[in-house]
Amino acid sequence: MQGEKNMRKNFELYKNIGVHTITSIFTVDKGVVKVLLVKRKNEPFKDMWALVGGAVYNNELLREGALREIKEKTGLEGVKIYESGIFDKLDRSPIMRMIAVTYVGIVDINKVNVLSETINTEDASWVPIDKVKRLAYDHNDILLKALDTLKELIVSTDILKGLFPNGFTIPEVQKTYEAILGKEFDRRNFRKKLLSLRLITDTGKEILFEGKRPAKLYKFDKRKENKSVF
Amino acid sequence: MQGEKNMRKNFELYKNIGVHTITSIFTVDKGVVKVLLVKRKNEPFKDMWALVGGAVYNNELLREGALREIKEKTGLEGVKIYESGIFDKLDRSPIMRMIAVTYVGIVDINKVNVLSETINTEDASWVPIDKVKRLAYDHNDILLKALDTLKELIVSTDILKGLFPNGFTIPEVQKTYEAILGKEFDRRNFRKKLLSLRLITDTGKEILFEGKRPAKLYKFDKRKENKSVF
DNA sequence: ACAAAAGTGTTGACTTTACACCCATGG
DNA sequence: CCATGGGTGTAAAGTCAACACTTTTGT
Repeated sequence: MQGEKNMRKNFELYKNIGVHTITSIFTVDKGVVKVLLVKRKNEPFKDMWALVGGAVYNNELLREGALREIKEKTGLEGVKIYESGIFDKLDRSPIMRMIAVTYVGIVDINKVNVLSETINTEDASWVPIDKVKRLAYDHNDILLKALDTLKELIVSTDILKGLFPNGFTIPEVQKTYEAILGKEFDRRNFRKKLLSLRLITDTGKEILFEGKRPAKLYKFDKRKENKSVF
Repeated sequence: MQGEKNMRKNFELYKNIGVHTITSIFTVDKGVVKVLLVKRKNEPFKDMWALVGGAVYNNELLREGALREIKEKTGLEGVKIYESGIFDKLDRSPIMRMIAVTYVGIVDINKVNVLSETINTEDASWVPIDKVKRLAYDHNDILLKALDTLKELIVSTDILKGLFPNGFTIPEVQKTYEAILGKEFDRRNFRKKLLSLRLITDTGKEILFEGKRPAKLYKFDKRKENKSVF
């Protein structure tokens, strides 16, 4: 039948593309930006380090699939993820045409415990971004794009709230900005700018961060708005 | 065989997602932002208006697929397109799970000739964005997102060059900005800002745009940079 | 008492906004 | 000659950038 023949032709032309999600999960640890990598147990790219991800199920949203993969491969739950890009080169995967929808996540390393082995991975590690070697697939490209996305995200206060859920000191926030954006800020102007957003309040408490003198502890106001820091 | 069974299971779980591209092609015509819609000839959504798009071939990049669909359904070639988003709701298409990768394009309406009928479409029309009715699929949502993307894009001079390849007057550019961003600018300040970018030069020519007094015709300098207008 | 980081205020440079008048053309 | 939109300059306000000294704690 003509219709059936067309269907088959269409199937060959159109419907043989796999979709997976890849998430770059970042943390900032004492002024160093690190990304969470997992070591693959299976082919392809067996024994290589890779970003966290995997195929999307037919009946789940992309974001759901990304979160499920994160949980399966690292044990992390409740990571806040943001869309980063799409990778669609024809030869990305040696197995079949795969399109990657990529995400960026950021977590507080102190609040989080990563599984070192799962059904698909035999190790997991927080790697400083300037120490990342050759990764599986095109994950090095994905990571570069993710870093760009992270730079854009960090200037919106929304992601800051996720990074410092329990309060923060201003020098601590400044170090995070400097690490991610790769440039330094004047201490006085940074403080002024952050306070001028009127999104954070002094808790009255103090905490030791890096210096000898304790720093003031701030927290986000309840009412949430999404202002741009720079 | 266990392997084969797993493959089949995986196929059912994973590999039954279609990928298509949807492009919102905009123009600005005398201060009115319009989007190019086509009328569908076939099911699903037969006889409804829709954005331009269709399934991606297995062996082409997403961007290539988007440009091919644009050509097939409107006759337009060489449209400059920019990534806008991803739409992945499970019930987007009544036929099968489809993921849409969406693009934004912008063209000079005077330089362009749109086919009114093609193999898949029976009509095409530039519709002012506030006159757009119910579209096929989730194209209304895609269009809203595309307008957001357009607002972000318009402040980079890159897209400006595409819109005014053959020179422009400053009031004309200002009208375009006002139409897309939905707000007005002071005439003197707008001119000052645009000139301060040092990307455009006075051609010495004049042209009638809207006013009674002829406006100066400007063009982009050869050396191209990508500066932000606001 | 000193080293190390935290906290604070002022000034000048720059950018943005507000605003009023004259000019060239068509009718 | 008048109505319409185009072209120009200046001053005030606001934002950003540069910069030095004092405070608190640990050793």
